[in-house]
Amino acid sequence: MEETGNYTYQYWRPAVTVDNVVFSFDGTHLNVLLIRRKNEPFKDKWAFAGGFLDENETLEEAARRELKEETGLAPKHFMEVSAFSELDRDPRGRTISVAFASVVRPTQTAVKAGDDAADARWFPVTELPMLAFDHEHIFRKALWMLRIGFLNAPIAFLLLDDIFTLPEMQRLYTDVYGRNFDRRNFQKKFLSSGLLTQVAQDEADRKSAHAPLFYRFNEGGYAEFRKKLWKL
Amino acid sequence: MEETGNYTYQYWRPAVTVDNVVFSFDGTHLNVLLIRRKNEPFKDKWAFAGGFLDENETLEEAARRELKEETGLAPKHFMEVSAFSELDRDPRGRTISVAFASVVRPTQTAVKAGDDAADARWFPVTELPMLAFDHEHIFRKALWMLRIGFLNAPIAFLLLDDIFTLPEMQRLYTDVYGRNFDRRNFQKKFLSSGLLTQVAQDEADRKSAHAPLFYRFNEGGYAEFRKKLWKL
DNA sequence: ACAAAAGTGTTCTGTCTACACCCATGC
DNA sequence: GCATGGGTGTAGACAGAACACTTTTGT
Repeated sequence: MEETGNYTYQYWRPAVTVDNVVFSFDGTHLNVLLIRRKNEPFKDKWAFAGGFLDENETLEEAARRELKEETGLAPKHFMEVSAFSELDRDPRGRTISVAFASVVRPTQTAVKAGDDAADARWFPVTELPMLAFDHEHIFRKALWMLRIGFLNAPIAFLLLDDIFTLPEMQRLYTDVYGRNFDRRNFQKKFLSSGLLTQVAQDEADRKSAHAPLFYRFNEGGYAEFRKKLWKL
Repeated sequence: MEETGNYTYQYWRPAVTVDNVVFSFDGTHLNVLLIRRKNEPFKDKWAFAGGFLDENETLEEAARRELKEETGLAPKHFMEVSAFSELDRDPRGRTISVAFASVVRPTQTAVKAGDDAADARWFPVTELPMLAFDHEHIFRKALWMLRIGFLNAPIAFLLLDDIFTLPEMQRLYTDVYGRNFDRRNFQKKFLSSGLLTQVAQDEADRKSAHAPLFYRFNEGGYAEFRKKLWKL
């Protein structure tokens, strides 16, 4: 047990783990990354990538490390979801877990299972298999945090390619919020928001007059957009 | 170390604590509860009430227990704020803390310092003293969560008396959001929201035609109010 | 008497909602 | 040729912002 200066403590300690709920968007559906566990407990079951906190790292650093080890992914943006501490959540003994949500772009979704993961795959959020531990619960809270994240930061654009179409973006919102948006109103809202700049015709390989138009996220328009959200 | 069935683990473990950011409202200002620490480290400094997680309790249960022990308070509504895990946040050694925010009504703000607390007092959120550990950081995040809470649940009414006036409620919002609201627009918004029901004249001890009117929270009007908030 | 607090309505503007048709592509 | 997907505009309802005067109480 550590000792620093002249205080010491000697208390019971739980094991502490981190779990990663990684989201991606393939142009059609919102997906989440699961690994198949190589070891007991829940061997061969699907779960979020994660593992034990080490002595020399923060929780977020642990989440990044474990994710890299088990799937090769290194998302830029992490959000803390919540801590989970039900007494019986881990059959190995008392364990609390802190879950993180993160997002990767479509171009960076290649995964290779490693370490404790026998397999790693993307699943549409509407078609998740049975999950190990209380990961079902973690997932619901992570999706909730993703919604909050969409409101408070331009997270959506971290899930889209650099260049994207409005119908793509709308499908993303549909999956994230679990409801439909009127197409014309959705377009009007974002086109008038200053968040998007249209990509020049020759840069985009648009096929015809009725093929979707391409847009890019406009960092500059974001400050104003955010201000509008925080009316009462 | 625990053993269950036939798996065992043997990993390094951090100490785990909980911290309580308790909010109250005295009719004029939003306040937060601090204790003066009886022990090292940060002896005699102001800090949030908290302590070590025990083996037989969840994090929220630990937060409730510690708060009760140190201040006598037992708020009904708790929200998890975040986990804090910077390597050097506790001079005693590696400790991660999970912070909770909670709210008490004006009638239930009587505190009596106990256990590890030499003193316990309410401070206006705009006049906090220097805080121990990284509690300044915890406070900022807790206030942020309170704002989110105001949006997602009728938390505001858990900070007000059963019967309250609109100017009181507006002062609460002013402190929580750190900005002013137009008085007439504020009233219009909430009066038309269905969230409030006016208290009968004879129940309220209204002093004159220009004394404030009294209202009560109307649980029934809440579902609709919430629906409106979740348009895109 | 003066300052501080609270009741009260209207106008303007912007945003949200609902809704239908045409064109192009792929099957 | 049929279903799918995507571009495009308008009218009505609602919500937010700005804004001034009067009454009462306490100092």
